[in-house]
Amino acid sequence: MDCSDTDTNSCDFFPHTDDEDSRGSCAASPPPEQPQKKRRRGRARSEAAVQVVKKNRRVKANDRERNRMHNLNDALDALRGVLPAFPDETKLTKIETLRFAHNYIWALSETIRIADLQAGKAAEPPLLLASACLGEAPSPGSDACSWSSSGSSSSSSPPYCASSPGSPAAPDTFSFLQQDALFFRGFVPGIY
DNA sequence: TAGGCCATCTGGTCCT
DNA sequence: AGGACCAGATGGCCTA
Repeated sequence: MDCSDTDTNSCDFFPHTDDEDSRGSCAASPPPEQPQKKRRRGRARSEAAVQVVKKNRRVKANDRERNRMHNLNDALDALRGVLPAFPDETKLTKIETLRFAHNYIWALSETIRIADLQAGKAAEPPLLLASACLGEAPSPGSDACSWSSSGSSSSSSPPYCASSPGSPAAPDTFSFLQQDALFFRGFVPGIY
């Protein structure tokens, strides 16, 4: 719409070269009708040139903005790659990715915190992420853990212990992390 | 078909 | 002046 009438070449497809300069130089050629009397650098030409410069700037800015958003999406993809994967699920949306990451980080930090607490005491069964999450809300002021219908199920054995690939180091924890991913994605309460 | 998600464009603002 | 960042607008695609 916006690019249909005036802007003909700044729409969807970009050859993606740095030829904005060439485009600019090309467009910077003097406007067609110029009384070739004397050297009257009148307003007409300068205004046309200004228009060309403005258009070039816009095209460049659009290109930068596109790149910026691509970088942002790349970072988001990298984040998706770090989060527990869902083999059969579709790609997380942007907002899901951010919320999931938020909850996931919280859960991991809780795991560490509780592990540290337990380190000083007798060794307990391996700490599971769900128990950490069931312990308290994922973030201050957030009711993200309200999904735990039975919030006090401290036994915290995973509802189903799939034979996940798991890591050789800590299979229990790892598989549970993956299952927790389902939880965390499921409730997605919103960060703020 | 409505609604959600996304990519892109665009103008404004802030910073270097 | 120019680039980065941001938010609003718009249109396309997909799914329930």
